Order: sequence, then structure tokens, then C-alpha cells
Amino acid sequence: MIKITLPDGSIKEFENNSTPIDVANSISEGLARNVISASFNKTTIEATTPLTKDGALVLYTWNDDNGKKAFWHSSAHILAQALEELYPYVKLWVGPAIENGFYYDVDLGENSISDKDFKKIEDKMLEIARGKHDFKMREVSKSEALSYYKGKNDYKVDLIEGLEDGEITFCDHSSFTDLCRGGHIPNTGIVKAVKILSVAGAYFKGDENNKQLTRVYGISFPKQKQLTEYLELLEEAKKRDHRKLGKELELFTFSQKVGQGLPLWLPKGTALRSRLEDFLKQAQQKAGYEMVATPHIGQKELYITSGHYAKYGEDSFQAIKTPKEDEEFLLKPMNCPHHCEIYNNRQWSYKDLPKRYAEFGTVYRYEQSGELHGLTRVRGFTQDDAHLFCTPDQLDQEFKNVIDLVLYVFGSLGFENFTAQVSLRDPENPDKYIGSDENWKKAEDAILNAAKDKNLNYVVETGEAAFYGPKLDFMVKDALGRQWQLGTIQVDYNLPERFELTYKGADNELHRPVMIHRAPFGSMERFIAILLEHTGGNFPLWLMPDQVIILSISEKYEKYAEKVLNLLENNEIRALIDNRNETMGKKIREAEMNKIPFMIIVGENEENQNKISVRKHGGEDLGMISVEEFSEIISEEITKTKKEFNV
RNA sequence: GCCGAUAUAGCUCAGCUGGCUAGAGCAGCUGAUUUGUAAUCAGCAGGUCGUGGGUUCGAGUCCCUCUAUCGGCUCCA
Repeated sequence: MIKITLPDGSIKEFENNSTPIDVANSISEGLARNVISASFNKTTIEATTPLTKDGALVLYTWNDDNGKKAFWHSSAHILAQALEELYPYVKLWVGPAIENGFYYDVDLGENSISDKDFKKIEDKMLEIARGKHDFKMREVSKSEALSYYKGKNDYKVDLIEGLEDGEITFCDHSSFTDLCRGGHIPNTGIVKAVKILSVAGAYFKGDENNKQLTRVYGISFPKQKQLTEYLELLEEAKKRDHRKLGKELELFTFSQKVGQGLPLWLPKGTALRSRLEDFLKQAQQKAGYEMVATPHIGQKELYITSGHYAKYGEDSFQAIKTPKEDEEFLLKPMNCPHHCEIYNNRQWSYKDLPKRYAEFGTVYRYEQSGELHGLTRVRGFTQDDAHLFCTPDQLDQEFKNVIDLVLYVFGSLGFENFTAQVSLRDPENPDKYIGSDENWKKAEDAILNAAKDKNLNYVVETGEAAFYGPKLDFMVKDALGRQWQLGTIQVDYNLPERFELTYKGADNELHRPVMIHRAPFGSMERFIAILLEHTGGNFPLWLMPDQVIILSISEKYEKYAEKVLNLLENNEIRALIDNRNETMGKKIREAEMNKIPFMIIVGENEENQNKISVRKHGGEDLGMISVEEFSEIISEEITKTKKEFNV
């Protein structure tokens, strides 16, 4: 007999070699039917793995993330089998579960798969699924495993060579065998609905110097209805795509003539941008920042000094020549070197520090064409940049203050679901970074301590640091669940050295300041893009380009509409009048589609009573009220979302 | 940059396997209508079918180049 501890803390005895499904059966038949995966002593096992010792067991159904993972990973096996049957020459690499679905990386040789082939792959997968084949794990020796794949599949051989004897397992189902470390559902029959979503190229082992394999993405479900719902969800997400909304709301555009990745801001978008900038400027002023302004180009030498040229010279717009032969300028790809030179304008005392220089600095980077993506990845963009120069003693407090500022910005704009990510350097790859180990350690400790002190719920990513220093990044997902870095705070001991920045200490000696790079939005472009996707275009009221539209019943009420407009403007409410010769239904429909938060209807009744009828975006009727009452509603709504920044 | 796909009017889209002067809805313009909570009616105008080349008696449709866009990979100071 073995003792099994369940998540609720209860301990039950079972026959040796009982499976998780047997355990589920002892709880309820329904559970046993739905158990598709399990973990034993925190290791993923199969629902059918015999248990041979005491331990803690967790049962997973489709409703658990781990259950979905097993389901989708198993579906990847089915996909692999389907591909092998359809394309006998295919060589498999790996097929993991991902957040939504799964993929399999395969080498198709000279052939390719396109969306026209999806249907036949799906059909083949369903055919295999219907066969209700059991997934069976078996241990194989390294030599056995190698001889199975030698000559047939170099990718798997590569994988096996990195494994130890005793930890190599194969998984069989139907006529298909795959090297696999486990985590499957009991049999293929549970997979009822399958959709191949896309194909893409993916470099072997993620290295662009390696061969590019074909990655086939798919998703599967235990019920057809769930697939339909998922596809509907995708459609819904597409409606919140910032590229679509930006066009519909006339915020920004792109022009093939102007160039790739170079956004053109339309009047409404520009108004939105300035409002965001003003909002941050106000908070920054309270936090002791000073605004500076720097030119859009700088001598190549400047970026050689900073180290950016060596690292990113090729990813920059290439040197701008002048009539002088030996003179070269670069379009500014970042603001830090300029701000270092502003600091260098004079000699500072420790009593002057910290200096905090802020600039909405537009920078240009020659991003790979395939990387460009709406407003989230562009070649010309404006950072809400600032550089803080402080003494080493001041670093911790300054860093924490910046965290507060970022949290204030995120809070005011409704970004609650962000991930804080501490990006450290990769110790295996010292060539990617500049500066001494000692300074790196100081910088990394400063970030980790600040993140801990501020009780941030953070993840640590090694190898994600900037070349000059570690970062604390604030990541937010877009409508389709893709993660984007918005806010960033970086500690830098290196540029101060390269630019020979100094201050006079109390000891009358020269010292090196520490530098913090930070951008709460990240960039105006990306921030607005993600904000669009989160709000679906229904921005917080204080940000809205137009807050109110006055709809006149007919042209007869133009005078009264103008009077109302004046009153609203006196209360600093942004409004416009729709006095066109159109029906009320049409005017409302257009105002709804333009996502204007409030519609004011004025006609005979309103004019007689000196009031206005108010309809909220979405349809709520606030009835007939006075302009004063309405102004109060507006200002209440604004104070609800936009809080004051208190230092 | 790489893999796969897409590009027709200001916008959203039809245009089957190549064959009459390339269609629709919305938006625009003109006129009628003067309107009470998500599209009033009629008329007009609008496209060298992303670019350049090729195949063909004939190309929006087939092939190639380039450009841009979309989904990924790689990259992201």
C-alpha cells in the first residue's frame, strides 16, 4: 500500500501501482472521467502512470492550466503524426504546448506548408484522434534512442546527445513514436476539435545562424463549442487592434511614401499625445525633474563614446554626411549621450545632486523590416525619457521614487495587469555588456533591492539587460496576449565613466555619479497603442480628444447649441457641435462609433427650460439636466480616474 | 533580415477556372427632407486593380522583381 496526499491535505491509502485515475475514481466517477493529467511530488506525470511510493498527488482536468498544457502537448504529438503521414520526408524537432495551443517545429526539406493545407492537416489529426489511441511512455537507453533516430533525424539526435541515460523516454501512440519527457492526456480520443492557426519560420534552437524550420501553430479542445468560442474571442480581440482603432478614430496613419515604421500623427492623435505628455510633465515637475531639449542628430563620435555605435551602429540610420569629408552625424537613436553632455555642462557638487533631466525625445532606429508592428514597434518614436544623475548613496531612494512614478502613471491609466520584470545580464555572455563585474553587481543589487522593498511582484530574466546596465521593465499585454515592454527603469554605472561625469564630494575629491535611465510610458507610440487595445478606444475621460458632442435636433437650435458649447468650454470641457441636417438617429450612431463619452441633445424642450439632455456613450440616458449639473458629473468622473501625484 | 500570406474607390469588401466600357455598401458632392436617442430619400462623382517587368490575340485574374501590410522567428539601446 502507498500513502497519497491530496491537495486538500487529506491522506489516503491505495494499492501499489494505482494510477492517478484510480485515485480520482476513489473521489468521484465524474472526476475520473475528466482527469487528463497529474503531478506527483511536483513532477508532471501521466494520468495513467502507476504510483509506486508515498507522495503528494495533484489531479488536473481541462480546467487547470496544467491540464490544458498536457492536452495541447498531446495534440502536438497528434499534429506530428499527421505531418509524418502527409509528408513522409518530414523531420521533427520539438512540439511544446504554449499559452494558447501548441506548435511543432519541423523540417520539410524543399517543401512548404501553406494555409491551403491546413484543412487536410486538421482532418488527418481528427482522424487520428478518433482512433482513441493511448499515449504510452517508455524508458529507453541513450544508445537505443540514438540508434532509433541516427540517420533519420539529426535534430532529435542533437537533443538526445544532451540527455543522460536513464532520463530518456519515448512516447508511443497509434503507430507514432516520439522522443518526449512526458505530460500527456490518457488517449487521443479526448481531442475533439482541432484548428491549425498558422505556419511560420522558426530558427533551429532560436539562433538565426541556424537553419530555419517550419513552425506549425495549432489549438485543440475537448469540445467543438470551445473551439468556436475561442475563434470568436480572436475575432473580438481583432476589433481592439490599435491599428484598426487608430484608423477609425483618426488618431494616426502611415504612408508608404513617408516610409515604413514612421507614424504620422493626425490632429486627434496629437491632442491625445500632448495630453499624456502634459500629465507626465506635471507629475515630473512635482518629483523634481527639469525639462531639457536636445537636437535630433549628433556626431558619430558621440555614439562611439557611449558604446552605442559599436553595439547598434548597424541598426541605426546610417551616417549623415556633410560637405566636410571627415564629418558624420547620426540620427539620434537614444537620448542618453545628449543628456550626459548636458550634465557635463558644468562642475557639480554633491549638494547639487540628484540632477533629473527629462525630455520627450524623438529617436530613430533602423529596426528590421519584419519587426515593425503598428505603433508598438516603429522606426521613429518619442521616448518619455529622463536621466537621473545621483550619488551612489542616493541611488536606492531615487530608484524607488521612479518606481512610484511609474506605478502612478500605470494606475492613472488603468494598467493593473502588468508584469514587473527584472532584466539581468547573462553571465555566460560577458561580451554583450560593457563595464566591470563590480559595477554590474552594484547595479543589479540596487534594482533587486528596490523591487523587493516596493513589494513588486516581479520575475527575473537573465540575459535581458541593456548592454550598459540592468533594467526593471513593466510589461503589459496587447489584445492578442502579446507582451510589450512599456515602462522601464535602468541603473547605469557605465555611461558616467565613458562620459567622464563627475561631481565634487564632501571630501573635496571628484566622484563618479550613478545614472538612472527611465521612461514610464516607454514610448508615446507604444503606450498609446497598448492603451488603445486595453480601452478599445474608450480612453479615460480626461484623455479623450472630444469629451462631449452637442447634437442639435435641427439647424433651428444652432444658437442654443453654441451657448451650451460656450458654457462647457468655460468649464474646460472639450466639446463640439454636430449641427448637420441629419436625423438624430444618424448623429447618435456616428457619435457612438466615434466613442465620444457624452452626447448632449438640444432641441425645443431643452431651449425652453434652459437645460440639456444627456446620453452617455453606450446608451445610458441621464435625462434633462442643467449644464452646471452636467459639468459636475464630468469633473467627478475625471477625478475618479486621474489622481494627483504626491511625492 | 528570414518563413508563410495579403495588396481592387477615402473606408469595408465582391470580381469563379484569364474574355464585353471593373461592381456594391458606407463616406464625399448636389438636391429634397427640418428631423427627439445607433443609418431619411434621390441623383452625381470617384479606381491607369500597390510598383516595374514578363507570358498571352487578350491580364484585376498566370509568372518574376520591388514596395507596403498581416501572422510568426530573430532582434529590441
